[in-house]
Amino acid sequence: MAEGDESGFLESYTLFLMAMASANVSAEFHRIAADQGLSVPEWRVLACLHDRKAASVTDLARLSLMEQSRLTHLIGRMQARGLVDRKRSSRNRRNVEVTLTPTGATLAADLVAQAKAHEKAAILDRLGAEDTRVFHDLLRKLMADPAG
Amino acid sequence: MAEGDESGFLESYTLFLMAMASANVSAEFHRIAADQGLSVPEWRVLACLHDRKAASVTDLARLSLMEQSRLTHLIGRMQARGLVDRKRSSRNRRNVEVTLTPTGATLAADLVAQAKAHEKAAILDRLGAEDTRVFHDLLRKLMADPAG
DNA sequence: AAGAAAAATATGAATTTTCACCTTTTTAAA
DNA sequence: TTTAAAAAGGTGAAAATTCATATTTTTCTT
Repeated sequence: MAEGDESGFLESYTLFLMAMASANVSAEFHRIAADQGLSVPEWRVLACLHDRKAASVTDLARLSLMEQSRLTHLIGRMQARGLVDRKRSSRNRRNVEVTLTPTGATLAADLVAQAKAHEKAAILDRLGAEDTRVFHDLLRKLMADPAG
Repeated sequence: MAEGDESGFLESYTLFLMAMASANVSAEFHRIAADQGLSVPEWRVLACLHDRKAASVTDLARLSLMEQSRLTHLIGRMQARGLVDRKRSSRNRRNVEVTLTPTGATLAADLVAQAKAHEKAAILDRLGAEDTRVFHDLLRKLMADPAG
């Protein structure tokens, strides 16, 4: 059997390709976030709240791809830095509503603008409009929980 | 301005879609890895070495999407658990060659088989062969470092 | 060939994340 | 309606990761 016959499992393992592509493209933007003093998880939280104004800890955890208790710790630090606020929901007193402070909101808006610019350069300009659409559709198909 | 007009930045932010799709699909398999007592980073290292027999710490870090010093620490733990071995390369004595132990190799082979089965169910059966090909092509395009 | 610069890995302290469990509040069942 | 079960968050100690830096070896420059 010749040397390169099996040619490697990873090279065509979809989960690896997804993780690698995601990590590579994201790393470009994460440098931008780091310049504003934000870690990746922090940026994710800001981006989520930019969209939704307020969210419960659990929702935020799901959206920002973190485990709940990790998010709780993170929110604590972000609150201490004056980026977010936290208060019990009046409707359901188990829930905690997380919101952006004015400082946080400004920073979030700023970063979101830069994210859009980066996305254009890193994705749209590389793949083109049509392929980008196709790409989004495929990703959305995979995001839907099969067990849902 | 109506309520849902802006419809959210994240919902169509490619980097978010990529991270979310990757996290969701991968989580399914990571449960399998966890059943064998492996964390995600550990599984990644085993998978890389399954492909390449031996790799330097730096190569392994790049392939397994980790920062070098994180990988060094991880390899130390995996070595203590008897999954990998480590020795200075004779060619270039700066390099350290990481290899699988027999135990590690068995575990890796086992997991890779399960990964292939999972991939079939989670990707191929969901997207179909043609779309999977298209998906891979798009991912590969994005993996290539634009600054390369 | 010396010395400077770069490359590969290791190290350890500081920070972050994980894990298991606790409390409180809401929902469901008997 | 009591109790039981589930859902949402928080906590703190243990474990993992990050960050800056040290060491060794190789590669470049002049």
